[in-house]
Amino acid sequence: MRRLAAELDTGASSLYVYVRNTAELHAHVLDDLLGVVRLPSEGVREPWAESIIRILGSYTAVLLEYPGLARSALVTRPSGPNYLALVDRLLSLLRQGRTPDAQAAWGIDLLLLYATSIALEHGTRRQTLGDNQDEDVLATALLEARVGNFPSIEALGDDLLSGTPRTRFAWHLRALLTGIAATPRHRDEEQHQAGSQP
Amino acid sequence: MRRLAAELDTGASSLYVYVRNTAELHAHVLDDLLGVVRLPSEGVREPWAESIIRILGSYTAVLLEYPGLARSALVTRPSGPNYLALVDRLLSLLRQGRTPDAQAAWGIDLLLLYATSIALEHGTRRQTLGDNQDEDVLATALLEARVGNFPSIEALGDDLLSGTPRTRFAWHLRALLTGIAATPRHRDEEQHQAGSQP
DNA sequence: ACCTGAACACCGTTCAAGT
DNA sequence: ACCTGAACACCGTTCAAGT
Repeated sequence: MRRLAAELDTGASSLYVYVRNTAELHAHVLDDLLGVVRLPSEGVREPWAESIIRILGSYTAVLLEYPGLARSALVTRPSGPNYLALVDRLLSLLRQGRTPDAQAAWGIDLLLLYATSIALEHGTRRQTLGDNQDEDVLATALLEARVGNFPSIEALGDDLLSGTPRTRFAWHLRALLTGIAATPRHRDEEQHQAGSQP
Repeated sequence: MRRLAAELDTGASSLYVYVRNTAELHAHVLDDLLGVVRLPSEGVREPWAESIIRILGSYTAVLLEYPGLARSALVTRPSGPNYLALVDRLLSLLRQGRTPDAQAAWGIDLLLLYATSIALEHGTRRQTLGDNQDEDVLATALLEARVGNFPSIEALGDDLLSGTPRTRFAWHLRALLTGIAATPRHRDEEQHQAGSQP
């Protein structure tokens, strides 16, 4: 707020005429930025799953530059036109892939939550750390775990640290899509509005 | 920092003798709290997938009460003994379910990222909002979207808002487990250390 | 070695006062 | 209606000074 106000050569308090709080400001900015997430590949003939991965990759790329927005998006789901267009496009791609509607509806949540979280994770990490020794901490912890009481960690070994963030991201999304498509809902999950208690 | 220091009847600066910064403090507190996440169901004979869901449910419940810790856990992966024990237990359950090692290794990431994010999302939502009108905002946005240019959202309708957080959580985890078990890695994903660029 | 107080450099939000 | 300044109530972190 204060930084934006300074940029606008005014006091922070003036902004509260246009916006109720920081969350609302973030929502507006984010929806604006999402205009860049180009939905189509209209002309391109690629498998629907590839389109989803491409779109979510681009969504993640936007949030990666503004971890603060990713944080807001995680807590308060955006609801601007560009966000809705994104959701709509993803839903249509899932349906195109013959994912049952009920699963597509809940699957969207999973996909966007994943993309947002990954952006928040890597974005703030980039923002704070010197980019390096963070991963090292976990790496050494895992190494030490190998001489410890953690047989499965020991057994998996380097698999746990393998891959680049990019390849991990792609595999994660493919796993999500597979799971969404293949996991039917139970009878007792069908009903009602979502409440507030998780 | 300041609050903890006050609780300890000292100045905030004194804490920096024991801890390098807030992140490090959070890591310690979290690992301590994770002692409560009872890993076993040792005696219980339940399917491995049920055990995983139960354990992650309990992990989420802990973080739900301290969204600040969830935030830290998302950005800086914990590496204390209790966290490692949790990871080890999850890995062993995945392997028990005959999930190939390479997939289990990357699947763990997905599972813990999901559990942490959901806790961060609902935890901070609970902490800030009056718990109610938040969901309403999205709900009305979706309603309005129905008379708009979002055919897939329109088609899905109430499916998008159906279910309780609990049933959604359970379905999400089952979808994750299905996806992890059923999604092989590509040949070009196998190699190397994880870098820092996503 | 450990602790302290004070200071630095920030936040978001409110509110009485101005135009 | 819109803007302003000042204030309130916070943060995390550093650092010279004490014991």
